[in-house]
This record gives sequence, C-alpha cells and structure tokens, in this order.
Amino acid sequence: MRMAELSAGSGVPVATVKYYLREGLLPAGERTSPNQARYSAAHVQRLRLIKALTEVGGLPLASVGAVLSAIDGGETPHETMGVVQEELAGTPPKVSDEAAAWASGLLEDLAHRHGWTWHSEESRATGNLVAALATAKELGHEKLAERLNEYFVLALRVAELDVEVVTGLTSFDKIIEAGLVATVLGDRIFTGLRHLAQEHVSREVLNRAP
Amino acid sequence: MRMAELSAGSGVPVATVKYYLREGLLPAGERTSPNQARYSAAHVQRLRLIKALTEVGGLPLASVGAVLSAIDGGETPHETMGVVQEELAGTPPKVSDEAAAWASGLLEDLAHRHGWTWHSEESRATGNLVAALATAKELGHEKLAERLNEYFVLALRVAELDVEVVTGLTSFDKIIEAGLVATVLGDRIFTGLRHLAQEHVSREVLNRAP
DNA sequence: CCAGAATGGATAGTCAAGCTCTCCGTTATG
DNA sequence: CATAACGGAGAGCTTGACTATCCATTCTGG
Repeated sequence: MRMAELSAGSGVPVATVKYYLREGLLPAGERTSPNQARYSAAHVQRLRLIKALTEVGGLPLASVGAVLSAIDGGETPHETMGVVQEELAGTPPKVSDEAAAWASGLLEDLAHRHGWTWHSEESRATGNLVAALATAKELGHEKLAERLNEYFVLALRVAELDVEVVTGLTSFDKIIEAGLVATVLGDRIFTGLRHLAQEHVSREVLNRAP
Repeated sequence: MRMAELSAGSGVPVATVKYYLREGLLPAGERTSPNQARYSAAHVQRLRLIKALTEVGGLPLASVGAVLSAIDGGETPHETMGVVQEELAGTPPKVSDEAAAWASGLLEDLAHRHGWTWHSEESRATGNLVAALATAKELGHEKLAERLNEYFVLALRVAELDVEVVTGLTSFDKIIEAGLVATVLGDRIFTGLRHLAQEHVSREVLNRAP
C-alpha cells in the first residue's frame, strides 16, 4: 500500500506519518524505486500502536521510540518489558533526601516481608515509587504509606492477572506486544476502574453520615 | 513571611511563584501596603501541593487550577472528589464508535453483575476507561477485557482501602486534601507497586520455560 | 502519451505549556 | 540613606508535537 492508504488505514495524517518516519518511529517502507516506497499491514499496526501509546498511554514520542526499538531489539520478553517499564516511568521528580530514605526503607521492609531479595537497583520505576511515597509524607499524609503492605498485596494480585493475560501466546512478537499493551493500557484501565469504584464506595461512605 | 521565604520554604523559584499568582493557582498574600504582601504557612502548603500534583501526578497546570478551586469551593467532599476525578482524567482520545459501544457494553455488564445502578453519565473518567478498553480491542488484545471483572474486583478492594485512608479525619479541609492525595499520588503509588510486582512475577513465569 | 495528482524528502513555520528574564517604580532594612 | 527585596506587567525562551510549503520525481487515467 502507499502513503495515502497507510494514512487512511491508521487514522494518522500524511504529514504526521512523514514526521514519524523522520523520527525513526516508523520503519521506512520497501523501496520500489529510488523515491517511491510501499508499506505493509505491519506499518498500519505500528502506527496504531504509536497512537495508543501516545493518546491513551500518554507517553512522549521519545519514550515511544525507545519502547519500539526495544521491541525490535530481539531481547528476551523479560528484558524488553524492563525497558518498557523504564520508559513508562518517566523521570522521577527529586524529593528531599530524608523523605526518599524513609520511602526506600518502606520498600525494603515490604520486600523483606515478602521474602524477596531486594535489588535496590536505581531504576526509574522504583525512583518514581519512592518519589510518590516521599511526596505523600512531605505533604503530611503518611496514612497512605501505613497501608502500603495492603496495597502491595492487591498489586501483586493484579500483576499475576497481567502475566496470565500474556502467557498462552505463542509468537514471540505477540507476547511482547501483549505485555506492552497490558502494561500501558492496563494501567489506564485499572486506574479507571479504581476511580469508578472510588466513586461508588465514597458515595456509600461519605453520604451515610450527613 | 515574604516572597523569598515562601520560595525557599516551598522549593519553587520566585519567578514561578509570581507566575502561579498571576494564573490564580496561588491566592494573593495579605496586603501590608499597596505594593507589599505577606504570605502564610498555608501558601507554602499550597505550593507544595501544586508541585506534587504537577511533578508526581503529572497534571497540567490548568487542571491543578480547577482542582484547587474545587477544593476552595466549599462543596461536599463527594462532589469535590468528582471534580478531582474529572480533571485527573484529561480529555479522552476518540475511538471508533463500534469499539466504544463494545467497551460501554462491557462496563454496563460489569455494573449489572455487581448490582449497581449504572448511570451511563458521560464523565471523562468513564470516557477514558472506555477509550482504553476500545483501544485494546482495536489493537487485537481482547484478552485484557476478558479479565475485566477480575480486575474490577481488585480495583474495588483498592478503592475500599482508599476510602479507609480518608475516613477518620475530622477537619473538612483535611478530608478533601487527603482524598486528593490518595487519588493522585495513590494512582502513582499503586501503579509503581504493580510494576514492581510485574517484574517479580514475570521473572518467575517467563524465565521458567526457557 | 501526457496532464494532473500523488509521492518522498527536506526545511521552515506553528502552537500550546510552562516557565524565566527584564524593567520599573515602591518599599523595607541595616 | 544606600541598597536590597518586592509586586506587577510584559516579553522572551524552550520543548514537544505536529503542520505547511517546496520541489523534483513518479504514477495514473483518459
């Protein structure tokens, strides 16, 4: 297929497709002559994936690029998902050292309680988590952190579900993409469900007294 | 306290504080003369909250402004949290009508299964959820949606925890702010925990076979 | 076969967010 | 009283994500 079809099939304007090609987010099409190219269904799928990651996942294009090259990089699923999580995390904001130390302590405690060997690896994912916990403390809302273990147990159940969704797929590429979707869209979906549920529960609880 | 102290105490540069004042995110200080003002500890706390919402929560300043005026608006906690959730949601991307209808059906089903009266209110929160589910389907990953009920049950447990964290507070303002923190930072914290857990679970599962 | 549309490629322009910088006249302070 | 800080307003800057314009090919319908 050619540019116009690629654009129509993916819902991405021609000018934007060209931009993505320039930025290396979309691999070049197959050359049919020095200045003409042909695109495949894989290009359409790739564009749809980019759209999903930016519009629904809220990822900056640079992160999308990093994720896509990790996908194409041919590492193991586990390693690739590591890259995905790093990019998903963004740059953690900096917080005061003492609050950060307190938050790290909480996590260490958590890991110990669950019998994990805790690699205090300075990944951006844990960096973000530490920053969020530290910020809650700095704002004077430690109650959230007091329940950390309970939240974590639920998060573990969610993660088990996530992995179940991915396993059972046979194709290597499918596993990676499903993992990506389960992580990026899964975050949005779970957050949405949580908000729906909050609305419901808080309606019951907060409206009971007054 | 004066500008320099306010800036130092909150970690926000003077120029930025002025900008926030202009944008109405921070209420003006108490006038001591036609062109001098004095700020209070409440201003510092407000600045810290703005920082938390933008840096950790990732909210655009316009949303922060809307959330803050909702807080100051004097509505009930439940109503205020409604505004918070709307702003937190952002503008949902548009998806194909059929995929959206399919996703709405899933949610209706979910509500029915749990005996809820389903207000198909077109809130941005549900709009985002629908968009995320629809996008997953369009990408060919319906498996995620098949487990929706299981995810929802866990989300409900999380929401109950959230509400528990907030209840028990007496001051009206404290309840609102705690709800805000539990929602915005709570999302980040839970997502972080989920990623940690995914890492752990996927290490076990994906590395077992090969 | 040929006029007009489409293509690939490159460059420049646009727009919104979120600051940051510079002035200026006034006010506080050692 | 010198000088530092302040409040207020405006212009400028940077980044991200496109969008528009050219232009020299290349395709395509009549």
